[in-house]
Amino acid sequence: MESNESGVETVGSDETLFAIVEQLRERDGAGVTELAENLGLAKSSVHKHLRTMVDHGYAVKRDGTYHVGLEFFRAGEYARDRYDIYRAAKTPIDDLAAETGEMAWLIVEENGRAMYLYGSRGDSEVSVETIVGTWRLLHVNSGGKAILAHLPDDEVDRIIDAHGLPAHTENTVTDRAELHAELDRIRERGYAVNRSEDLHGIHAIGAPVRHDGAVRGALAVAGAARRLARDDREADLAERLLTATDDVEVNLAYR
Amino acid sequence: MESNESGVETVGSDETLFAIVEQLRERDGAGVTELAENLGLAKSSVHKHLRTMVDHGYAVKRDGTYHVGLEFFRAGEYARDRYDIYRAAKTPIDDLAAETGEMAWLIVEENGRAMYLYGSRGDSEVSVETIVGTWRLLHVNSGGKAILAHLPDDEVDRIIDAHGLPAHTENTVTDRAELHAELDRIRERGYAVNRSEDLHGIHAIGAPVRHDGAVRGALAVAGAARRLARDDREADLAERLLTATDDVEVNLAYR
DNA sequence: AATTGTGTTCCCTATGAGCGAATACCGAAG
DNA sequence: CTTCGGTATTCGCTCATAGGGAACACAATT
Repeated sequence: MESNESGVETVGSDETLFAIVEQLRERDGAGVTELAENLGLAKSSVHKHLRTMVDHGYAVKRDGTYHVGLEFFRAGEYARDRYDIYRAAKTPIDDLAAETGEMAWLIVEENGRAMYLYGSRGDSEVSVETIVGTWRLLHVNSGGKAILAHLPDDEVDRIIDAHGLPAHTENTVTDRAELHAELDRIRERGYAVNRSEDLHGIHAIGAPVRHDGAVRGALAVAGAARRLARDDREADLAERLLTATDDVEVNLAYR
Repeated sequence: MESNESGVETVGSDETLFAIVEQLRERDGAGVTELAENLGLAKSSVHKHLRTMVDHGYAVKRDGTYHVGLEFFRAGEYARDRYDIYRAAKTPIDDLAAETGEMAWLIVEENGRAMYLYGSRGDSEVSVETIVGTWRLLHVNSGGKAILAHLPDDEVDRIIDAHGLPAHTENTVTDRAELHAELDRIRERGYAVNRSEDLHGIHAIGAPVRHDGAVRGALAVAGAARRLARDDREADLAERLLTATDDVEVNLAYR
């Protein structure tokens, strides 16, 4: 009887499928034998899964090795485009990054985690592509905290129960009460601040995007800690960030 | 015994999973009952799949309905970024669209089908986002034909066997011999032409991108038939298109 | 309070997912 | 061109489990 960590039944074959995809990604393509060994499955089983995936475009066999297929890209584009905040935020984020020179991000929440849906580079050398499409825990992220601050209390607790408050640096908020206190402050102030709580040397400011009385996501500006730490810089960025979120909210309203 | 159309065994649960994803997309989110009815499955089965998907981020439950989850976006970004031609072609395509005013596309082949990996709007009103991430059959697409022209003959035949040569308009090449003849012409000429063979009123020119002696994809310029049909226009566009593919090949070489 | 629609849980049973072994393929080495 | 060592793929079997059905829980309407 296959079941997940919380003891509820799941579909084993689906888990296998996901594990294969994960492996294909980690190994940048792999063969049947390699996969079977690493997953502790029979080659025949792995093969059957792969064949099914290939049939549906979720995998490709390119010169001998299997790879993640572009059907994932199709589904992924759809999943992203479902968020009207994506369309609404694109231009404001590009503008924000251009005028501040810092990186600007769109963050949305799903199943208690944050994902970077879109980003703009500003003057930084970082390529946004490696970050867009990756998950973060909400409590280590300025945008994530901004979102948490505007979620119902019981949901916040459910999220903490599910994911915990693991430390990424010594600055990470790891205490539930402390986090709740900070969420209060964020609600008052209108934006959240992240001082190297996820990655050393990176500070960020995040503000929620709200529509129909619910948070739909957050915008964030991030950059080198030394630059952002200066008080006047923070105030200036916050100002511009909040203007940008206003723009997004307007775009959402007049979709 | 679950099996695909060609009689080879596949994993039934995977097929179910994919069918659920398809439904979620088509219906823009759906509930358990709705899905169960449409797929001819028990609610409990659908529910178990959905739970598994949610556990892994491949689905979300947002106010009562299930939706395609952003883990697909993560996997999709990865699948796209695997193609170094994507990085290599982005700027050339933007430039091509800017200087011609027509739509410019990057097309790659997977499992005998073409996918639009990237696009640039030019002066057109069409939003590229609805087209990026969608499949086309190779024979109805200028880029697809350019790719076919540089694939080994036996592979071309295998692709035709698998997908056929269905007509999309009265201009579509539906005859195998005729197609092979056209592929010869494309090889000589260096580029492929599509005269309303996929969609009425849309003409396009496509050229292959080659690297290490293999086709890695194709660039294409597409636009209103009336504009592109003029002889001098075609020659001019072809010239610029081929320059762009040269750029991409250079970018690939010096990755 | 009753009704009607959801989603979720429980438990059983037939089926097909996963297994292991046999086979086919495919280069590289002799 | 044959053999070998490594792949991928196919073939049947069998036991775990995917899927089914019914009971239950919950939420919204009336």
